[in-house]
Amino acid sequence: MALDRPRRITLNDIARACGVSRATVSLVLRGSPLVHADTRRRVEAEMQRQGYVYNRAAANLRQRVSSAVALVINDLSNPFFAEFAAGVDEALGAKGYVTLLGSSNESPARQRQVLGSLMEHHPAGIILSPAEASDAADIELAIGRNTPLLVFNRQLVENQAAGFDYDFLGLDNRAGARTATERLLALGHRGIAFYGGHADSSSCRERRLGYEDALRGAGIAVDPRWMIETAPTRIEANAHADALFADAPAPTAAVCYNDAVALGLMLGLARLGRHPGVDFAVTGFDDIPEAAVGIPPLTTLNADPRARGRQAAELLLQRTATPSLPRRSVIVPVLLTERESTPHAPSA
Amino acid sequence: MALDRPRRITLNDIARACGVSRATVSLVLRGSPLVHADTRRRVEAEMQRQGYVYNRAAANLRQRVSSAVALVINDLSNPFFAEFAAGVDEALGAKGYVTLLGSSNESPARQRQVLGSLMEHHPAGIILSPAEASDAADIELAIGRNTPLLVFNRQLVENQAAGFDYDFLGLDNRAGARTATERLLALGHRGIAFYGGHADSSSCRERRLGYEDALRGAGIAVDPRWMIETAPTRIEANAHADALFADAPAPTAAVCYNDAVALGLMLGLARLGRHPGVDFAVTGFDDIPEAAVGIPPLTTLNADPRARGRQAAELLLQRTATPSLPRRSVIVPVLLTERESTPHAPSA
DNA sequence: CTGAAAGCGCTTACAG
DNA sequence: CTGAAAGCGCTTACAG
Repeated sequence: MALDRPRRITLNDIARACGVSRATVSLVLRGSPLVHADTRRRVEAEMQRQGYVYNRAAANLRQRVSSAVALVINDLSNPFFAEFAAGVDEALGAKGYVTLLGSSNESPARQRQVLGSLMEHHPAGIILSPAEASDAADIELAIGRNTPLLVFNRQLVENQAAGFDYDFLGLDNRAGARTATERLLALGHRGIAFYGGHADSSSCRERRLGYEDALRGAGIAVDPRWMIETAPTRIEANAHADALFADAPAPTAAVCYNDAVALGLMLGLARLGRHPGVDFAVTGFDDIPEAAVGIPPLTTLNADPRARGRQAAELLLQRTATPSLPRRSVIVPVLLTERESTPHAPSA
Repeated sequence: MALDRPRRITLNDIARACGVSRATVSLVLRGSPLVHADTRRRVEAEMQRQGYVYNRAAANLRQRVSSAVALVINDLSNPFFAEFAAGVDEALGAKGYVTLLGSSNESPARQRQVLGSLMEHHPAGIILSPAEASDAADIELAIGRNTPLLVFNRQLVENQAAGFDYDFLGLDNRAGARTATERLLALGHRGIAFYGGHADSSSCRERRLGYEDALRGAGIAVDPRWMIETAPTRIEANAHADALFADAPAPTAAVCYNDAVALGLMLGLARLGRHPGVDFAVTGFDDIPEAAVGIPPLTTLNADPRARGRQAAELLLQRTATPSLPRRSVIVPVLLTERESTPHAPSA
């Protein structure tokens, strides 16, 4: 690892210089009222003078606590997750915790490795935004059962009914997609596709269910040819736009898996001579910053990822404080933000 | 902080169970050839059985080393910095280091506080992508002179000629902006604006210089009315597009401070009835993922932030290994990636 | 209000 | 090849 640098100033140095014991200095550090005001002042001045820096790792070792939380993110280049990470870090920092970052780049193998390495720092807990198709048993093997875990956004695949316990924070995908679809129905659309995402991911499955709920509620049959699968990225969504028009009656609207997909689809539509926001309606999911400044601005479901990050940190810290808490699954409602990408149906 | 959970398995537990000493187990852990193959096997099996997890913090304390590097980022919601962070984490992880994340949200006050808190974990080094207008003396106060520092992307403001030493990794802003401007000149443009960014940031200043270099090289006077300042965000850039057309002869091209600004400007141009890529040329800086799928795809300068992240980690680790290294300033060339946003000048 | 001693979980010489 | 002892920088009872 690293070579050692000039010897650090320790409690001993301060104690010796002030002619008091280490214990006294330690009490000063933690603001104990037991120590005399004069002594406190002398000690504090000496720390200042010598440039003393507290060694929290040593304190944690002695106290058998941890002031670190591990945060493992599947895809930092997606602003939704980057914002989430920023929110987690903000809330943890406010509570005196430090964030140990790890990124899996959507690879379960890398995720396992990253978790293993972070575990050696004995974090007080783990916040995991899992790679696609992460297996619960796999995660358990990496982190054991004694470190509190909060899973964000995607359900883990549970093959073995283990006693592996963790909290979950996710979005109300089903209700969100249903709301978006219902709005399109109210605007007169009858040909509505569900566009993008991997059908085997839990969030995509749930959003598709919400879409189907709404269609069925309006007495419209679900047409599997209008359920189009793509990787959940802008580029892939752009590339497959023509799949919407492969069959005779073309849809006039698409509920998209997420904003990245919706923005990509809008580009693809333009390429095909369609005009999203004029003769075609598109909705997204997430409300990333680009959604508001897209062409046209995108109607989408707001999940406020930064707030979700803060919430994830809260939930995890509650559990570290009370390990006996029953397992929780918090599903956050998402709100429809209407912008110009959803015109009335052409015929209406 | 956190409460303690069920007692952890330690080296002692393994040693006792195997009937060997702690030292022997420690040697096994670090793969020493001194220990007998049979003993090694027995010890390893026992660790597996008991679910032993190495406590790196304890080892680091004893060895007086650190296996953590602090990474402080000004703006995680900008994909350029998020990618940079991912690159740093990737390279540090590969070398056995863990990343301590902090985010300043462009606030120097928050940055100081975050640095102070991270210092208590005695990182082996710090990688700082500073908040705008960060003061070198301020940073020095927060981290002292014994922890290696690598500053990324923006120069620190140096008021006092301190002996405060740090490495720097940045982009060749001047040459990059010059290249972009020269390309526009070659395409026949004569009315070329410099659009966006805060003029008091070092990167903006340097990019403006490159723009001026190119104009002067072509015998064109720099018109201060065509140097337009905006916050470096998509939204602000969008909002101020009309500033380009406030005076009589309008430019036919704009060299933008960065991609976010360029993408925002293109939206603003569309709003004003202009057609970027047809009757107006726009260049960006950074080549964020959206640049390639913009409308039209954006000509820009590629800085490969993920690779810069890996490079930053390398540079920092070199310094932790050899503190006596002279101060380094690495300026990375950026390459022009030409796409459809830069048509010939209308008249040409 | 302050000090002497023990201990958190490791590693490091030093013997054998 | 293995063990006993000391120590990294803190905190925690326990005396006084």
